[in-house]
Amino acid sequence: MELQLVNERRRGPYAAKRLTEFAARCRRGGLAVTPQRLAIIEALLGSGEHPRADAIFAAVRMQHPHISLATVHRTLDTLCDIGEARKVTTLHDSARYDGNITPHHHVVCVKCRRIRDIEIPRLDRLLAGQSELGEFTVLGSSLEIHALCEDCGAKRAGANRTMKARR
Amino acid sequence: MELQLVNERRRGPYAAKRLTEFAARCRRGGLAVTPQRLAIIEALLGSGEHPRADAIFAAVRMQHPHISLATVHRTLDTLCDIGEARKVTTLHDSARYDGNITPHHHVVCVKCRRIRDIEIPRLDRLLAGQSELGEFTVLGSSLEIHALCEDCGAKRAGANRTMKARR
DNA sequence: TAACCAGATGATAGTAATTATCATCTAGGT
DNA sequence: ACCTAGATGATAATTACTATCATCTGGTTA
Ligand SMILES: [Mn+2]
Ligand SMILES: [Mn+2]
Ligand SMILES: [Zn+2]
Ligand SMILES: [Zn+2]
Repeated sequence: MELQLVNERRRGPYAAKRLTEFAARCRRGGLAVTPQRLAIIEALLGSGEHPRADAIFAAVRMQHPHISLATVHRTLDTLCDIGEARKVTTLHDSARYDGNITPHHHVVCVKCRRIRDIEIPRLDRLLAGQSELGEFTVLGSSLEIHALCEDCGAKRAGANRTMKARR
Repeated sequence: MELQLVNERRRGPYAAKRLTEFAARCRRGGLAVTPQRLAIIEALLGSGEHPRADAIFAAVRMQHPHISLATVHRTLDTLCDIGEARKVTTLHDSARYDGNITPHHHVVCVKCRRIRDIEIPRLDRLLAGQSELGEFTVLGSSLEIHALCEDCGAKRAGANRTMKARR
């Protein structure tokens, strides 16, 4: 079996380990260890759902009734910045459309969000014939390669044309 | 070379062919062939940028100064429905976070948006060592497998718990 | 331990993308 | 030419998120 659903049982021990290291990692990142941050990372590590900010908010609220939704948004963002969490939906800020309906994949510049088509025949071969994945029925797939484009990568950070700044 | 940027030159002929077939495909999908739809698919096929709705709007406006932005949104959505376009940003509607920072990939139920972790060692091996891709500097990657989960796939369409309906 | 302050938080206003509503229009069939 | 289901344009509403700013606090220092 080449593609494999990750076993849910693994999460418990993994979360426990991450949690014990969390305070140290915060300080390493120059961040204060606040009760809110602890509660948020704990809720995130305790979920296998890849939750949205509002779900984390709901979970954390039970222990911290005064927490603000803005804090949850900010904290999740911060956790991603220091590498303690990851945003699954890299390009979530606005819809991007493609007129090319032949099967293909994409490189995305993480700074300016430029997207270009790529072909990976060996990947397509690898996935062809995979019609079941645990309890899921496979319909298709798409690989997103995160990268820096020429314009964004070559220059020193600072003077770059960043699309993220536009929000 | 295993990963390959798709040559821009290919787009011209591809777009031309798609455009000539468009009216027929619309009718097959039960859609009226309106000047707005023609202009929108033409703009989309003419772009290699994976544009956002507002970019298409700007392009189309030059020929159709009266077109509404809502029409552009609706039409792009419709084009995706009939398979004439594709939304690159499948999960763009809201940010989803992951506490699992070990490298892994995801299956996404296209109906209820459930996301589960998967491991594809052979894919990771395939991509390892690929640090350049044309003018892009590779940072990482993530495969998204589109699927139907047990709950959404087994049932007849209709009584399914769809998350998309929540918007 | 107390005093300090950079950075964190909560409350709330603002923004931007998308969707809903609805009166009017038109593609395509008769 | 006429009819009508469906498409469009104008605009209001929604939603996820970000900005602002007064207040608070973790963690360092004296
Ligand atoms: Mn593409
Ligand atoms: Mn994951
Ligand atoms: Zn770039
Ligand atoms: Zn589902």
